Amino acid sequence: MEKAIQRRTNAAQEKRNLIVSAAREVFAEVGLEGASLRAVAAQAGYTPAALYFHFDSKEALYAEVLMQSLEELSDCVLTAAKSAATHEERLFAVAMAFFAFYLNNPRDLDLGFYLFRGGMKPAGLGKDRDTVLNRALENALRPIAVEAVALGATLQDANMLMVDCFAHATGLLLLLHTGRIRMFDASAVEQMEAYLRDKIASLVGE
Amino acid sequence: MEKAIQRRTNAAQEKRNLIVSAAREVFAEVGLEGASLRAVAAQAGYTPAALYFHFDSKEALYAEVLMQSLEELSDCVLTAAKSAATHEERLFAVAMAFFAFYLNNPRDLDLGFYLFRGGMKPAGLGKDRDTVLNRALENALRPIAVEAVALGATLQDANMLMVDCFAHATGLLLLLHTGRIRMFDASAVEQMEAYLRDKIASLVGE
Amino acid sequence: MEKAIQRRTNAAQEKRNLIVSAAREVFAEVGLEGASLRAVAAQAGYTPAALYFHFDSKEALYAEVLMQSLEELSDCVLTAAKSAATHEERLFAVAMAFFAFYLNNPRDLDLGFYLFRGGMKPAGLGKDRDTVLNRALENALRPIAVEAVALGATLQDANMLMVDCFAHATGLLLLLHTGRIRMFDASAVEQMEAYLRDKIASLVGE
Amino acid sequence: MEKAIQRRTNAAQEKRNLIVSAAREVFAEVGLEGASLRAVAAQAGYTPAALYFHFDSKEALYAEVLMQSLEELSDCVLTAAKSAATHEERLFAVAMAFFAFYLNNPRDLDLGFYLFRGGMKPAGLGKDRDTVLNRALENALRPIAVEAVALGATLQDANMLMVDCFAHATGLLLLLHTGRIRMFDASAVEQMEAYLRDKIASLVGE
DNA sequence: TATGAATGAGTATTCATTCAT
DNA sequence: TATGAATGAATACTCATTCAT
Repeated sequence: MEKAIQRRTNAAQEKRNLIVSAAREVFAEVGLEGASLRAVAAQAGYTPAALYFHFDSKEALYAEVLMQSLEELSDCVLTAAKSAATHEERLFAVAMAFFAFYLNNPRDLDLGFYLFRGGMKPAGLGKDRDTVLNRALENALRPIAVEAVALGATLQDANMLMVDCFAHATGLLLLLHTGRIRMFDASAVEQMEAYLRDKIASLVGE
Repeated sequence: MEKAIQRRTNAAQEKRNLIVSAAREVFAEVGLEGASLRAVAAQAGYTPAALYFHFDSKEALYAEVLMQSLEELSDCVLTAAKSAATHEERLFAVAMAFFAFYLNNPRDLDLGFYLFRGGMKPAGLGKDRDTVLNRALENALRPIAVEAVALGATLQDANMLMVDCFAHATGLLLLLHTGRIRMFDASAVEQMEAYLRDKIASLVGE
Repeated sequence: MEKAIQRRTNAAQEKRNLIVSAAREVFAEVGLEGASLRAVAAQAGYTPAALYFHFDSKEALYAEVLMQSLEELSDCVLTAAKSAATHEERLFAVAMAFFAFYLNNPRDLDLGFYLFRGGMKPAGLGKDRDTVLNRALENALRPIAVEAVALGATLQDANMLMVDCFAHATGLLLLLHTGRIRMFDASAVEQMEAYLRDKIASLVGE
Repeated sequence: MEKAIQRRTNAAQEKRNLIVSAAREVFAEVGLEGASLRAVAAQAGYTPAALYFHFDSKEALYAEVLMQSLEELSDCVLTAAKSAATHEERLFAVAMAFFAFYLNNPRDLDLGFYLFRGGMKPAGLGKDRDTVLNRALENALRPIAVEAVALGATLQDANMLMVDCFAHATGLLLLLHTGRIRMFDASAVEQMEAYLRDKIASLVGE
């Protein structure tokens, strides 16, 4: 009996995932603003109406897409943390993993900003979902602060470092995606790495 | 004859400006995505159709808005440059002026990213306009590099610094506007100032 | 065997009733036009699809709701008939009971008109059901004619009186529900009572 | 100059009328609830979007339809008033004109009740329009009261008579349109006439 | 008997744009 | 230079209904 329910639930979840994947593909192709429910439905092989069985609204679907994206991001970051030996290396690896994720998945960055901002109809996404998304984002970023503390930073400084990394990475990616960074003949990756090395150096301090 | 043309051109330019101003107001109120040609036209006291006499398309109008915004930004930066005595102070002032401009005009940042990215229908804005906008942006940022060079940086390092400042400011502003920065209990302005002081110190450095 | 069938039938009937009740509640809350099968199903604790096991279509369900409503109406009228001593009083009581029922259950009146009219998809409700509903309505109204005959009216006059009462009550209720009656500063109940007293007086009269 | 404006205004008004006529036709064919903007637009030879140039919303269009209907009704009633010599005849003629109008234009009655009730999205139609419609309806009904007063009724009685006539006519028409009146083998027109003769007799009365 | 999933047709409305005047 | 009128495509979303399970 339980098994039957479980099976059904799994099937439902699979279909949700299928739709979410379709949405990501559509986002990647036409961008967030250009993406319509119709397009997502078509990509998923569904009728627009069918999506409403799985998601309450367009925004709910988008939120789910973001949620999965954040989870993937978190995985990337955690994996990176494991692959490094020293705290210094770990801090570097972790921040670069964050950076690399959005380097490889540019539309996910758009999505995050779209959803985290006023793009949503009902004042954000409803508090519950907003809270959940916030937490997911925090999960992905916290390792940076953790490593900073391990390297001797105060909690406050660690927090500031985390924000700085977030901001810097985000800024570089934005420049990159909008084609602005070429303008200045600079490489985003190198620039990010240089930024991090600097930060770490001044943290560990000579 | 020339005068007549001149007069006509001036009148035309005034009307363009009027429309551009209306557009900025509308953007400030409802944001970029929420803004429609109709709304802009209404704000300017025109019929939607009338705008097409002054601008080829919605995107062309938006580009003009961005152009004016970049010119204003440039003015702010140049003014800041004049108000400081030493190169160190000037570098700081100039970068903070850039930051402050977008802090006070959040929608202008949106507009920039919208236009510099894929938001445009016909593959960007056409090369001409894109080039013009690029140059305007460069104008606003170059003072940063200029001061860095004056402080002894190589051309390449100065360029990187400029990009870094751009990226960092942009990143912080994005975090701020999307409400993410509160999440980490940090102040965008202080964070930007700290970032700059660090950079300048290591430039002038030991 | 018969018992088994009987039991099954009873259970089925109970469920039908449950759904019908749910439908009446929904109608009372959001009105006829605003009511959807989904809403009714939800109110009844069912899936929309489940209703199709109990009713052939939305219209069939509505017809059943109307049927129950008419039966209730009939009960009210008959009860009123019993509570009065003379034929005069009885005629008055019976007609006012009809009026009062729809005064207290406005949506039931809507439903009646909706179903009795072109609201139905397949040309009414099918003859059978239409006949059944007609008979139920007749049952509720006949006491008026019966009392009129008892007071000396010809069959034809009694019939006309019945129709008149029906029409007048209906008209007043419509005015009341649409808010038109306030416009004329009149009370629906008093107006109905006055109408009836007049009619009865002229029937018993000179 | 004024003439030009006038001409333009007239042209616009003609188109509005064309659309309103189309709407009435559609209503007559498929009823109020079944009528969609698309259908009205198609009937008028327009694109749905085009209607929005002439009317703010579907409801606004419907309100206009009702307005025109009420004006026509008013004309009918006033014409009838002129065609009769005595006050008695006039009262009769006026009330029957009201009745006859809706006898011949059944859908107009539907429309009235739809719009005067909660069928409208934004809480009625907005107070302004509601007031205007109310006044139009009053205009059409007032002659009944006027004649009653001329026949010696108090203001209050005249008002009640007016409401009674309205209600009775409305009730009979509803019965007629829903097919209920045949059920009782009665003629709506005769019934209305008889009702009026009674009322007038008791007004002039012994 | 009931459900979850899906459909297809339908809804009002908005948008950037065009064109005759 | 500007308008009024019109278009066609797009939007998210709802509905009654069906069907395999």
